[in-house]
Amino acid sequence: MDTRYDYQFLEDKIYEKWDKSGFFNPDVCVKKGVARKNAKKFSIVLPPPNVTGNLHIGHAAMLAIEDIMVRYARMNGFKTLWIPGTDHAAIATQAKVESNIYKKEGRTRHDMGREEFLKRVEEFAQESHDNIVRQVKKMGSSVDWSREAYTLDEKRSLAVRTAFKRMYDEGLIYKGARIVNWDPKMQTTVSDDELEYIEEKVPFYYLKFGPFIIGTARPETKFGDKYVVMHPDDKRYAKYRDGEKLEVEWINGPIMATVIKDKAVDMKFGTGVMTITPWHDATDFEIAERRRLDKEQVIDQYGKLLPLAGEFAGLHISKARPLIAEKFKERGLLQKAEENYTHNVAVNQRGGGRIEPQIKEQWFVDVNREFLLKKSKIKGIKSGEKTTLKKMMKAAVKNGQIKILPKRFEKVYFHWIDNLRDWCISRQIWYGHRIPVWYKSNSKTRNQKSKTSKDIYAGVKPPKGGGWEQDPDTLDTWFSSGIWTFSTLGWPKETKDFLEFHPTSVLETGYDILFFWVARMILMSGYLLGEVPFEKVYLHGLVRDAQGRKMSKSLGNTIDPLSMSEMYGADAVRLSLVIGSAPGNDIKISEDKIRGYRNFATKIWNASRFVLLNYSETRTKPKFTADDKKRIAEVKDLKKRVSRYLDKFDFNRAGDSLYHYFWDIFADKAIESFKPRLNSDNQPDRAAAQETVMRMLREQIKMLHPFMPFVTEEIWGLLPGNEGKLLMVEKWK
RNA sequence: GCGUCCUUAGCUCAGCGGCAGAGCACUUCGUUUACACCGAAGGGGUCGUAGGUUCAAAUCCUACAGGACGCACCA
Repeated sequence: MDTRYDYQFLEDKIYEKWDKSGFFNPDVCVKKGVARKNAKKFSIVLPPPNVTGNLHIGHAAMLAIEDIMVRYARMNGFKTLWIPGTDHAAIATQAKVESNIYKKEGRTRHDMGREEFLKRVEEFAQESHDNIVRQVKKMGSSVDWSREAYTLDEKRSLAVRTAFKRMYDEGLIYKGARIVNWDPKMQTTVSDDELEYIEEKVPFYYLKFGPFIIGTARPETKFGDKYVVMHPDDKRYAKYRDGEKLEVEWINGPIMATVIKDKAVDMKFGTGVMTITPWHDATDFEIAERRRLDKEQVIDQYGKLLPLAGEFAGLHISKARPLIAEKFKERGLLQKAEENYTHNVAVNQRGGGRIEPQIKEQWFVDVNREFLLKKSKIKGIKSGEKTTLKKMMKAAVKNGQIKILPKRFEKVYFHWIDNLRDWCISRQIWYGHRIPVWYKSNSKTRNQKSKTSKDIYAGVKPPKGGGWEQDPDTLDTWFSSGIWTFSTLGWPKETKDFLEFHPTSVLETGYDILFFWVARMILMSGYLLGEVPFEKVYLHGLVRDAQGRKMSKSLGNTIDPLSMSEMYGADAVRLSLVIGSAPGNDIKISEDKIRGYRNFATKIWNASRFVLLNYSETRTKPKFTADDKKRIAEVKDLKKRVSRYLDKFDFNRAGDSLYHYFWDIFADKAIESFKPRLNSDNQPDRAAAQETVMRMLREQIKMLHPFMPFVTEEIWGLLPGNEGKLLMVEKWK
């Protein structure tokens, strides 16, 4: 046994041994007798990393936590399944490849065409995938590679189309012209959750609109405004009646304006009066829908003004704004302008542009439509009962069927559902699941009101016969992620895996994707299966640097898990991400901390070495002393404590207890006190001392395994009687 | 506007009714055959502030201050 634990050399070899053994696969565990056939299942999906590049330290934290859960379950005899996979991440991947190609070759995706571009994306995705797989292995993750999945592979595609078709037939997916978040840069819609808000200071204008003064930060949208809205209870405007018509002087001459009284107006904001632009503002759109008002487009999809704007037509809004303000002033319609008005501008967080709300015909998931849930295993909703997606999502958590840890996120979840609007699922990008809807190409009417059922076909397979053309749009990436817990198990087929492992036991992920993903999984699983996708949700925090800053390339404070693992060993990296952090709280990490746990790995190695060096397999019957018994009892006690913590997902305290017992008690106190007896001439006493120390070590190595799988596996193989045995499937108890 | 979290040793954080804890850093000592990626000893805290509940509060409640964040609004 070497004096130093050589993780650089050993880790890959150990991983290969595990992988070859087949024990990552629960079927093999049953076949080889390490799990009973009728054992309870423990199943979990790996939140599939995006194929946009490399894994970061946050992924490492996720892998560490999940691997602890999985190894603990496996050692406890559960039929344990951890399914790995990657996510095509539609818009994020496409944006990355587009920018790479543009930087290197100066070409856009439109220059290359759909087919060639998609080929390039596939190549990139494949490369990222291979990288990710290497990194997942490096971290020691005991995932079942034989079941690996990709959100865009054949099987998952079938699942996506099936899901779409069922929801479409039920009326839960519809196509409609509604206001969406339009990204003029990437030329696609994005969902509400993909927005990011940037604070911006702009001038704020007060404009004369007939007898009213209206405030606006966006004069460029005002050309089509012909409704003036105020709160029905606003006494200042009591003399105007709802529906009253007034002629007012406006930017391009006199227009007929209509007074609208609506409670959506905030009396305290500005003058309490506003004009509305339903085509380019969500609130205005809602008022217009409610009151059946006209809607007019002012800005085109590239952010340029339409002919309605008169002489400004064709100008980009950013250039037009000051000119338009100037014209208002010239016409005597500008009452005043305030500088430095602060407001938030929505931006596409996936590297896109500034969002311009537009009315567009898109595909939506209707979260408020009633439907009949035929077979329900969701508590609080009976089979055959009518419900809505919203109600269903709420019920699953409210009734405790799904438990979120830490509990405070349940509140956040409910709050989000209360504010949930229909989910826009179509994207005008190329990389992703193409919407499984076809139109008759000879009918040019699909965007018109005259649409009939003959013109449109939705199905899992393309329609027979000629003349059909598929919808050019693709699905939001979260649509395929939403069915991940069961698409990975073979759904829509009722496979053995699906019947055995769904619902999954735990979903472990970062709190930042509670809405994106967790909520949508509950939605999809609820509707398609009448079941929850998982029993528990464990949310970890974001990994930050030692000063608590977010890690980013521009700050230069990123810590790469791979190079850290190479420098200090994967075991050290894992432990440093688990100890000293609580669920849902951000994790701070520094190289110092990792180094500290590398020292612990060395400590384990040396203590084990010492125990082995002093162990002789004598036949002498050991004569245990009271002290020996006390030590053994102590370790038993430790196991009870650690088990209790692990059952509660309290990895911090479990790991911390093990760390301190091993170092402070076992290495510093126990071994020291045993030293004289280990070489004593009194044979039975010597045997007792050796035996006691060995037992203490064995138990601790076992308990440490979920946390530090590599070093413990290596040591385990060196302990007497363990030749050829694998610690990963050793019994915990 | 609605809501959440954080404030504990120099730094990073656990603890969440019952004696103030850890890692790193710091000080002193130690070349004892497991380990200097080590050992022994040690210094360092009004647990953000002010009230309250309680036999007992870092822990529960209220208010305030500072910081981070989520959602909504942003005419």
